[in-house]
Amino acid sequence: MKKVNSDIAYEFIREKILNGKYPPGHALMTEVLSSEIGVSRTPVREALHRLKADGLVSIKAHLGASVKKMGVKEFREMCDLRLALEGHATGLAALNHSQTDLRRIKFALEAMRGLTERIVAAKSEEPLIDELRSEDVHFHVAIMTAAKNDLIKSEILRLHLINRLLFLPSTETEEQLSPVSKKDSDRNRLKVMESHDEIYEAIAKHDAPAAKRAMEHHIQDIIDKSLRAIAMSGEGGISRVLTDEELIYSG
Amino acid sequence: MKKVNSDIAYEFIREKILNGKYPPGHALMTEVLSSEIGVSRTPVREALHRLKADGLVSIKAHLGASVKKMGVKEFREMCDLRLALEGHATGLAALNHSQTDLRRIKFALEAMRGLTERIVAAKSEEPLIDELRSEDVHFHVAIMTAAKNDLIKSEILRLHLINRLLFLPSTETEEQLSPVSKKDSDRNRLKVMESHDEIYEAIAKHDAPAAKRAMEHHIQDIIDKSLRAIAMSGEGGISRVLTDEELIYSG
DNA sequence: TATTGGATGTTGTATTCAATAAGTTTGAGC
DNA sequence: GCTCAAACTTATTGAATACAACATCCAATA
Repeated sequence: MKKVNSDIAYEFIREKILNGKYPPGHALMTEVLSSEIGVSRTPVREALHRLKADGLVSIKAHLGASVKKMGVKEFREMCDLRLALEGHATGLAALNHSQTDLRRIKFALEAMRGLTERIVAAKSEEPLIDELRSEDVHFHVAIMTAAKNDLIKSEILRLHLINRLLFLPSTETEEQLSPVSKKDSDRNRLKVMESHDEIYEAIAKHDAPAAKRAMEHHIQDIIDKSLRAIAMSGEGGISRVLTDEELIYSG
Repeated sequence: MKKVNSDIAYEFIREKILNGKYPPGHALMTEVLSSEIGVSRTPVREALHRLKADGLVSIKAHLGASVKKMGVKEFREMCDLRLALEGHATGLAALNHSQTDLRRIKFALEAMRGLTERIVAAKSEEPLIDELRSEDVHFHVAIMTAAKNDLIKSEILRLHLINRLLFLPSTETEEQLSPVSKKDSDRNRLKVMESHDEIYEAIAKHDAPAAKRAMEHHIQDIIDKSLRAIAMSGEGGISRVLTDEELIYSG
């Protein structure tokens, strides 16, 4: 599969958005981007429209494109959608998973357990958090894969990328200082592990309703936490809130 | 909101696809379309990419675009997704609906009841079927609106449009002859009315779990019917199957 | 001060050019 | 004479550039 210029532009811009180089609200002008990327405006335009379809960019005719800024209403709606989809997919995973799928889920689960224990035991949490987040992603993706429905899986992944817009590593000088104490974070981490255990057990037992319930509960926790963070951080238009490693799919 | 050429091209092509003028698999060449629509290739290209994002068109680099042809696997996945979304949305509708929402739902419900009775009583079903289908759409859309989640609503509407690709009025000479007897169709119509009543009652009572269950059951019926039709009609790649008025959102 | 007119910059569109894929012809080898 | 392959032809997409339309800003003027 040969990569065309529009793909290059797409990946370039997408990367910058997800890295926070282009923060929410940042204007995306075709001329600037085209000279920066090294292709003409045409493929850049195409890339921007694809990103709009992904929900990462908003475009208004004659007014140009900008990185999507999510409002509180939109955020709540997205959370709700995610709850429904991921819950359903987990139910499917309980029914459809293969032994390989199950092993992969278990592997991510145990990796997270090890990391969590080490983090809780350690004074500083810094170096292991990225790994933990990464394994968290693995865990959830493994479940979505086990559900054996590519359409739902891709839809969920799309939502998580949009979600990520809200919890970007800060580009500005101020480093993201965690507002919660390590003790609180640790308690949360242990709670996450419990939820994951519960989800895994239900899937392993082919208990679809239980798996679904457990996942819905888990995600509701995450959503509650996000909404609290947003409420504290900014009112009205959400621009950026503090990172938090148990907000999954952020690594 | 001024309409730009790319919008014109988008609506033009979309319309033709949904009408069956461009059947699944039909090649969509930019040159041809641009001369037919009266705009240059550039906005046509853009329109095709938007339609790809909608799921109505598939594009391969250097090979061009064509109207989406859905495989059986993809169709099953879509049904599953729809079940999850529409079920969830109906639960939300039970919780969030306003009195106006409820009135609108009731109105569509009663319109359908009247039409159904007249169709069952009549010898021929022809003239009223389109109206019935239209009211069916109204009923479901009214519920999605009552759910108060625009994101989920638009997602569901998108799925229904894709779904419609499978149940297009035939473009070819052979008119879509209903393979089921009127008696069978009538029985089905009455069953649909029962399901709708059940859904409405649950929403009116603010009983979210019951509403959700009822809607899931209803949609599962529709899916089963679709799959049977597909199984009878064609194997492997689904190109076109017979129309059926209780396949909602088709009018 | 409010408004209108132009200056400027950016998007949207058309057109031209380049690259790719498929189809066709030509020709060498058997 | 037939087959297969390679080169050429053609059709169509992808990209670049040139041009037109629109929105915004600023200044001049009533």
